[in-house]
Amino acid sequence: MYTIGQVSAMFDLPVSTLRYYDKEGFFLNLKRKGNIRYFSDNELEALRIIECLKKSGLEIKEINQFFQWVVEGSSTYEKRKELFETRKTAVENEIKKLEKTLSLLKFKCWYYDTAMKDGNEDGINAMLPDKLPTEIQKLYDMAHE
Amino acid sequence: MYTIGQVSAMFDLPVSTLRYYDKEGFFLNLKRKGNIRYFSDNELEALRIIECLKKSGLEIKEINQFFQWVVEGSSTYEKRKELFETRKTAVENEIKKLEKTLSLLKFKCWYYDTAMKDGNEDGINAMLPDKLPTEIQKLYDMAHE
DNA sequence: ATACTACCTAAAGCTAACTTTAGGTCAAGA
DNA sequence: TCTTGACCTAAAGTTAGCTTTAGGTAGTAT
Repeated sequence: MYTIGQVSAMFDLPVSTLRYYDKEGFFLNLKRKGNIRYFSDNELEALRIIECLKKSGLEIKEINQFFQWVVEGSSTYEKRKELFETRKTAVENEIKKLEKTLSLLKFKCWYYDTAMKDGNEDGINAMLPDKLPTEIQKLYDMAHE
Repeated sequence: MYTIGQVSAMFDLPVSTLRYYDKEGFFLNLKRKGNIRYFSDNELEALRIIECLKKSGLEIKEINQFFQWVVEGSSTYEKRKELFETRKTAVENEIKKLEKTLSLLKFKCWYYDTAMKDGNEDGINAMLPDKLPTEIQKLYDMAHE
Protein backbone atom coordinates (compact mmCIF):
# COMPACT_ATOMS: atom_id res chain seq x y z
CA MET A 1 0.00 0.00 0.00
CA TYR A 2 1.33 3.36 -1.07
CA THR A 3 0.30 6.96 -0.46
CA ILE A 4 -0.23 9.31 -3.38
CA GLY A 5 3.13 10.94 -2.68
CA GLN A 6 4.95 7.62 -2.90
CA VAL A 7 3.26 6.72 -6.18
CA SER A 8 4.07 10.19 -7.47
CA ALA A 9 7.75 9.55 -6.74
CA MET A 10 7.68 6.02 -8.16
CA PHE A 11 6.13 7.02 -11.49
CA ASP A 12 7.55 10.52 -11.63
CA LEU A 13 4.08 11.97 -12.02
CA PRO A 14 2.68 15.02 -10.20
CA VAL A 15 0.31 14.28 -7.34
CA SER A 16 -2.25 16.45 -9.11
CA THR A 17 -2.14 14.14 -12.12
CA LEU A 18 -2.82 11.09 -9.98
CA ARG A 19 -5.78 12.85 -8.38
CA TYR A 20 -6.99 13.78 -11.85
CA TYR A 21 -6.77 10.17 -13.01
CA ASP A 22 -8.64 9.11 -9.91
CA LYS A 23 -11.37 11.66 -10.61
CA GLU A 24 -11.58 10.21 -14.12
CA GLY A 25 -12.32 6.87 -12.49
CA PHE A 26 -9.15 5.05 -13.57
CA PHE A 27 -8.46 3.40 -10.21
CA LEU A 28 -11.28 0.95 -9.94
CA ASN A 29 -10.34 -0.48 -6.58
CA LEU A 30 -8.61 2.41 -4.94
CA LYS A 31 -9.14 2.29 -1.18
CA ARG A 32 -9.29 5.14 1.25
CA LYS A 33 -8.69 5.36 4.96
CA GLY A 34 -10.53 8.41 6.16
CA ASN A 35 -10.13 10.70 3.24
CA ILE A 36 -6.71 9.49 2.18
CA ARG A 37 -6.01 7.40 -0.91
CA TYR A 38 -4.05 4.18 -0.64
CA PHE A 39 -2.66 2.70 -3.82
CA SER A 40 -2.06 -1.06 -4.14
CA ASP A 41 -0.27 -3.04 -6.86
CA ASN A 42 -3.58 -3.06 -8.68
CA GLU A 43 -3.44 0.70 -9.06
CA LEU A 44 0.21 0.60 -10.08
CA GLU A 45 -0.69 -1.81 -12.88
CA ALA A 46 -3.62 0.44 -13.85
CA LEU A 47 -1.16 3.30 -14.03
CA ARG A 48 1.12 1.31 -16.32
CA ILE A 49 -1.82 0.63 -18.59
CA ILE A 50 -2.88 4.28 -18.54
CA GLU A 51 0.61 5.39 -19.53
CA CYS A 52 0.80 2.71 -22.19
CA LEU A 53 -2.55 3.62 -23.73
CA LYS A 54 -1.73 7.32 -23.57
CA LYS A 55 1.60 6.73 -25.26
CA SER A 56 -0.19 4.72 -27.94
CA GLY A 57 -2.15 7.86 -28.79
CA LEU A 58 -5.40 7.12 -27.00
CA GLU A 59 -7.35 10.00 -25.49
CA ILE A 60 -8.37 10.12 -21.84
CA LYS A 61 -12.02 9.61 -22.83
CA GLU A 62 -11.19 6.37 -24.54
CA ILE A 63 -9.08 5.17 -21.64
CA ASN A 64 -12.21 5.79 -19.65
CA GLN A 65 -14.09 3.51 -21.98
CA PHE A 66 -11.51 0.80 -21.41
CA PHE A 67 -11.94 0.91 -17.64
CA GLN A 68 -15.68 0.88 -18.18
CA TRP A 69 -15.24 -2.40 -20.03
CA VAL A 70 -13.11 -3.78 -17.22
CA VAL A 71 -15.98 -3.04 -14.83
CA GLU A 72 -18.40 -4.85 -17.12
CA GLY A 73 -16.40 -8.06 -16.75
CA SER A 74 -15.63 -11.00 -19.01
CA SER A 75 -18.29 -10.11 -21.60
CA THR A 76 -15.98 -7.32 -22.83
CA TYR A 77 -12.79 -9.37 -23.29
CA GLU A 78 -13.15 -9.17 -27.04
CA LYS A 79 -13.62 -5.40 -27.10
CA ARG A 80 -10.61 -4.99 -24.88
CA LYS A 81 -8.53 -7.27 -27.05
CA GLU A 82 -9.50 -5.35 -30.16
CA LEU A 83 -8.56 -2.11 -28.44
CA PHE A 84 -5.09 -3.43 -27.72
CA GLU A 85 -4.72 -4.79 -31.27
CA THR A 86 -5.67 -1.42 -32.69
CA ARG A 87 -3.25 0.35 -30.38
CA LYS A 88 -0.51 -2.09 -31.31
CA THR A 89 -0.96 -1.30 -35.01
CA ALA A 90 -1.05 2.42 -34.25
CA VAL A 91 2.22 2.25 -32.34
CA GLU A 92 3.85 0.16 -35.04
CA ASN A 93 2.87 2.81 -37.58
CA GLU A 94 4.07 5.57 -35.32
CA ILE A 95 7.47 3.87 -35.01
CA LYS A 96 7.69 3.71 -38.79
CA LYS A 97 6.93 7.41 -39.05
CA LEU A 98 9.55 8.17 -36.45
CA GLU A 99 12.06 6.14 -38.40
CA LYS A 100 11.35 8.26 -41.43
CA THR A 101 11.76 11.36 -39.28
CA LEU A 102 15.02 9.92 -38.03
CA SER A 103 16.26 9.54 -41.59
CA LEU A 104 15.74 13.22 -42.28
CA LEU A 105 17.41 14.16 -39.01
CA LYS A 106 20.42 12.00 -39.82
CA PHE A 107 20.57 13.47 -43.29
CA LYS A 108 20.52 16.97 -41.82
CA CYS A 109 23.29 16.06 -39.38
CA TRP A 110 25.43 15.02 -42.33
CA TYR A 111 24.31 18.09 -44.24
CA TYR A 112 25.47 20.57 -41.62
CA ASP A 113 28.57 18.57 -40.84
CA THR A 114 29.53 18.88 -44.48
CA ALA A 115 28.47 22.52 -44.67
CA MET A 116 30.75 23.26 -41.72
CA LYS A 117 33.70 21.55 -43.41
CA ASP A 118 33.02 23.27 -46.73
CA GLY A 119 32.10 26.62 -45.26
CA ASN A 120 29.01 26.69 -47.47
CA GLU A 121 26.16 24.57 -48.80
CA ASP A 122 27.06 24.78 -52.48
CA GLY A 123 28.78 21.40 -52.76
CA ILE A 124 25.87 19.65 -51.10
CA ASN A 125 23.27 21.40 -53.19
CA ALA A 126 25.11 20.35 -56.34
CA MET A 127 24.67 16.71 -55.25
CA LEU A 128 20.93 17.06 -54.68
CA PRO A 129 18.65 15.30 -55.28
CA ASP A 130 20.34 12.08 -56.42
CA LYS A 131 24.13 12.38 -56.48
CA LEU A 132 24.68 12.04 -52.75
CA PRO A 133 27.06 9.51 -51.18
CA THR A 134 25.32 6.11 -51.12
CA GLU A 135 24.47 5.92 -47.40
CA ILE A 136 23.35 9.54 -47.29
CA GLN A 137 21.31 9.07 -50.44
CA LYS A 138 19.44 6.26 -48.68
CA LEU A 139 18.56 8.56 -45.78
CA TYR A 140 17.52 11.34 -48.15
CA ASP A 141 15.35 9.06 -50.25
CA MET A 142 13.71 7.53 -47.22
CA ALA A 143 12.89 10.99 -45.86
CA HIS A 144 11.49 12.12 -49.20
CA GLU A 145 9.49 8.90 -49.70
CA MET B 1 5.15 27.05 -58.24
CA TYR B 2 2.14 25.94 -56.22
CA THR B 3 -0.82 27.71 -54.69
CA ILE B 4 -1.66 27.21 -51.04
CA GLY B 5 -4.50 24.87 -52.00
CA GLN B 6 -2.16 22.63 -53.97
CA VAL B 7 0.37 22.47 -51.15
CA SER B 8 -2.47 21.74 -48.75
CA ALA B 9 -3.45 18.76 -50.92
CA MET B 10 0.14 17.57 -51.38
CA PHE B 11 0.97 17.57 -47.67
CA ASP B 12 -2.51 16.84 -46.41
CA LEU B 13 -2.44 19.91 -44.21
CA PRO B 14 -5.25 22.47 -43.79
CA VAL B 15 -4.79 25.72 -45.67
CA SER B 16 -5.17 27.51 -42.33
CA THR B 17 -2.15 25.65 -40.99
CA LEU B 18 -0.01 26.74 -43.93
CA ARG B 19 -1.08 30.34 -43.40
CA TYR B 20 -0.26 29.97 -39.72
CA TYR B 21 3.22 28.67 -40.53
CA ASP B 22 3.70 31.54 -42.91
CA LYS B 23 2.71 34.02 -40.23
CA GLU B 24 5.26 32.36 -37.95
CA GLY B 25 7.83 33.19 -40.60
CA PHE B 26 8.69 29.63 -41.64
CA PHE B 27 8.73 30.29 -45.38
CA LEU B 28 11.75 32.48 -45.79
CA ASN B 29 11.48 33.00 -49.51
CA LEU B 30 7.79 32.71 -50.10
CA LYS B 31 6.75 34.89 -53.03
CA ARG B 32 3.44 36.60 -53.63
CA LYS B 33 1.77 37.79 -56.76
CA GLY B 34 -0.69 40.44 -55.75
CA ASN B 35 -1.82 39.12 -52.41
CA ILE B 36 -1.56 35.47 -53.28
CA ARG B 37 1.12 33.12 -51.95
CA TYR B 38 3.14 30.98 -54.35
CA PHE B 39 5.09 28.06 -52.92
CA SER B 40 8.26 26.80 -54.60
CA ASP B 41 10.31 23.65 -53.91
CA ASN B 42 12.12 25.69 -51.31
CA GLU B 43 8.94 26.02 -49.32
CA LEU B 44 8.11 22.34 -49.76
CA GLU B 45 11.50 21.45 -48.30
CA ALA B 46 10.89 23.90 -45.45
CA LEU B 47 7.60 22.13 -44.80
CA ARG B 48 9.36 18.78 -44.66
CA ILE B 49 11.75 20.21 -42.11
CA ILE B 50 8.93 21.73 -40.08
CA GLU B 51 7.10 18.41 -39.98
CA CYS B 52 10.29 16.59 -39.11
CA LEU B 53 11.20 18.94 -36.26
CA LYS B 54 7.65 18.91 -34.96
CA LYS B 55 7.60 15.12 -34.99
CA SER B 56 10.90 15.13 -33.14
CA GLY B 57 9.15 16.93 -30.31
CA LEU B 58 10.26 20.48 -31.00
CA GLU B 59 7.93 23.36 -30.23
CA ILE B 60 6.93 25.96 -32.80
CA LYS B 61 8.97 28.60 -30.97
CA GLU B 62 12.10 26.54 -31.35
CA ILE B 63 11.40 25.86 -35.01
CA ASN B 64 11.25 29.63 -35.27
CA GLN B 65 14.70 29.80 -33.76
CA PHE B 66 15.95 27.36 -36.38
CA PHE B 67 14.70 29.50 -39.27
CA GLN B 68 16.22 32.51 -37.55
CA TRP B 69 19.56 30.72 -37.72
CA VAL B 70 19.05 29.96 -41.40
CA VAL B 71 18.57 33.68 -42.01
CA GLU B 72 21.79 34.43 -40.14
CA GLY B 73 23.73 32.31 -42.61
CA SER B 74 26.82 30.14 -42.41
CA SER B 75 27.87 31.39 -38.97
CA THR B 76 25.07 29.27 -37.46
CA TYR B 77 25.90 25.94 -39.13
CA GLU B 78 27.17 24.58 -35.86
CA LYS B 79 24.07 25.57 -33.91
CA ARG B 80 21.89 24.03 -36.56
CA LYS B 81 23.92 20.84 -36.59
CA GLU B 82 23.66 20.58 -32.79
CA LEU B 83 19.91 21.08 -33.03
CA PHE B 84 19.59 18.15 -35.42
CA GLU B 85 21.90 15.99 -33.29
CA THR B 86 19.79 16.69 -30.24
CA ARG B 87 16.59 15.93 -32.12
CA LYS B 88 18.09 12.71 -33.45
CA THR B 89 18.85 11.55 -29.92
CA ALA B 90 15.38 12.57 -28.78
CA VAL B 91 13.72 10.56 -31.55
CA GLU B 92 15.92 7.54 -30.87
CA ASN B 93 14.83 7.66 -27.24
CA GLU B 94 11.22 8.10 -28.23
CA ILE B 95 11.41 5.02 -30.43
CA LYS B 96 12.79 3.04 -27.49
CA LYS B 97 9.93 4.19 -25.31
CA LEU B 98 7.44 3.22 -27.99
CA GLU B 99 9.03 -0.20 -28.22
CA LYS B 100 8.47 -0.62 -24.52
CA THR B 101 4.89 0.52 -24.99
CA LEU B 102 4.57 -1.98 -27.80
CA SER B 103 5.70 -4.79 -25.50
CA LEU B 104 2.92 -4.05 -23.05
CA LEU B 105 0.39 -3.82 -25.88
CA LYS B 106 1.50 -7.17 -27.28
CA PHE B 107 1.35 -8.68 -23.82
CA LYS B 108 -2.17 -7.38 -23.39
CA CYS B 109 -3.19 -8.82 -26.76
CA TRP B 110 -2.01 -12.21 -25.57
CA TYR B 111 -3.63 -11.61 -22.19
CA TYR B 112 -7.09 -11.00 -23.60
CA ASP B 113 -6.69 -13.66 -26.23
CA THR B 114 -6.03 -16.15 -23.46
CA ALA B 115 -8.78 -14.72 -21.25
CA MET B 116 -11.23 -15.22 -24.12
CA LYS B 117 -10.18 -18.85 -24.55
CA ASP B 118 -10.31 -19.53 -20.80
CA GLY B 119 -13.44 -17.47 -20.14
CA ASN B 120 -11.63 -15.80 -17.24
CA GLU B 121 -8.32 -14.27 -16.13
CA ASP B 122 -7.57 -16.74 -13.35
CA GLY B 123 -5.14 -18.93 -15.25
CA ILE B 124 -3.17 -15.92 -16.41
CA ASN B 125 -3.08 -14.32 -13.02
CA ALA B 126 -1.71 -17.57 -11.56
CA MET B 127 1.25 -17.28 -13.95
CA LEU B 128 2.04 -13.68 -12.96
CA PRO B 129 4.58 -12.24 -12.51
CA ASP B 130 7.18 -14.79 -13.63
CA LYS B 131 5.63 -18.07 -14.75
CA LEU B 132 4.44 -16.89 -18.16
CA PRO B 133 5.28 -18.66 -21.45
CA THR B 134 8.82 -17.65 -22.47
CA GLU B 135 8.01 -15.22 -25.28
CA ILE B 136 5.21 -13.60 -23.32
CA GLN B 137 7.39 -13.35 -20.25
CA LYS B 138 9.89 -11.36 -22.31
CA LEU B 139 7.20 -8.89 -23.32
CA TYR B 140 5.94 -8.62 -19.76
CA ASP B 141 9.42 -8.08 -18.34
CA MET B 142 10.29 -5.49 -20.95
CA ALA B 143 7.07 -3.59 -20.19
CA HIS B 144 7.71 -3.74 -16.45
CA GLU B 145 11.40 -2.74 -16.80
C1' DA C 1 1.57 24.72 21.67
C1' DT C 2 2.89 25.43 17.35
C1' DA C 3 4.88 24.63 13.17
C1' DC C 4 5.52 21.57 9.44
C1' DT C 5 4.28 18.30 6.11
C1' DA C 6 1.35 15.38 3.57
C1' DC C 7 -2.95 14.80 2.55
C1' DC C 8 -7.85 16.51 0.82
C1' DT C 9 -11.71 19.11 -2.50
C1' DA C 10 -13.88 22.02 -5.96
C1' DA C 11 -13.30 25.02 -9.29
C1' DA C 12 -10.84 28.17 -12.02
C1' DG C 13 -6.85 28.72 -15.00
C1' DC C 14 -3.34 27.53 -18.40
C1' DT C 15 -0.97 26.51 -22.93
C1' DA C 16 0.24 25.15 -27.45
C1' DA C 17 -1.03 24.74 -31.95
C1' DC C 18 -4.03 25.31 -34.48
C1' DT C 19 -9.08 26.51 -36.35
C1' DT C 20 -12.95 29.25 -37.03
C1' DT C 21 -15.26 33.43 -37.98
C1' DA C 22 -16.38 37.55 -40.25
C1' DG C 23 -15.64 40.17 -43.80
C1' DG C 24 -13.44 41.02 -48.19
C1' DT C 25 -10.97 40.61 -53.33
C1' DC C 26 -10.70 38.59 -57.76
C1' DA C 27 -11.16 35.54 -61.94
C1' DA C 28 -13.58 32.21 -64.54
C1' DG C 29 -17.66 29.55 -66.07
C1' DA C 30 -23.00 29.22 -67.21
C1' DT D 1 -24.59 39.04 -64.84
C1' DC D 2 -24.18 36.40 -61.28
C1' DT D 3 -22.45 33.08 -58.66
C1' DT D 4 -19.02 29.86 -57.49
C1' DG D 5 -14.64 28.88 -55.74
C1' DA D 6 -9.98 29.91 -54.45
C1' DC D 7 -7.60 33.16 -52.39
C1' DC D 8 -6.84 36.94 -48.50
C1' DT D 9 -6.59 39.23 -43.23
C1' DA D 10 -7.13 39.96 -38.30
C1' DA D 11 -8.81 38.38 -34.38
C1' DA D 12 -11.43 35.48 -31.50
C1' DG D 13 -12.29 30.70 -30.25
C1' DT D 14 -11.17 25.77 -29.31
C1' DT D 15 -9.39 21.63 -26.92
C1' DA D 16 -7.07 18.23 -24.22
C1' DG D 17 -4.85 17.29 -20.29
C1' DC D 18 -3.42 18.73 -16.89
C1' DT D 19 -2.09 22.48 -13.00
C1' DT D 20 -2.95 25.99 -9.82
C1' DT D 21 -5.50 28.20 -6.30
C1' DA D 22 -7.96 28.74 -2.18
C1' DG D 23 -9.24 26.87 1.72
C1' DG D 24 -9.23 23.04 4.81
C1' DT D 25 -7.88 18.48 7.88
C1' DA D 26 -4.74 15.46 10.37
C1' DG D 27 -0.60 13.54 12.34
C1' DT D 28 4.00 14.18 13.89
C1' DA D 29 8.30 16.70 15.33
C1' DT D 30 10.25 20.60 18.49
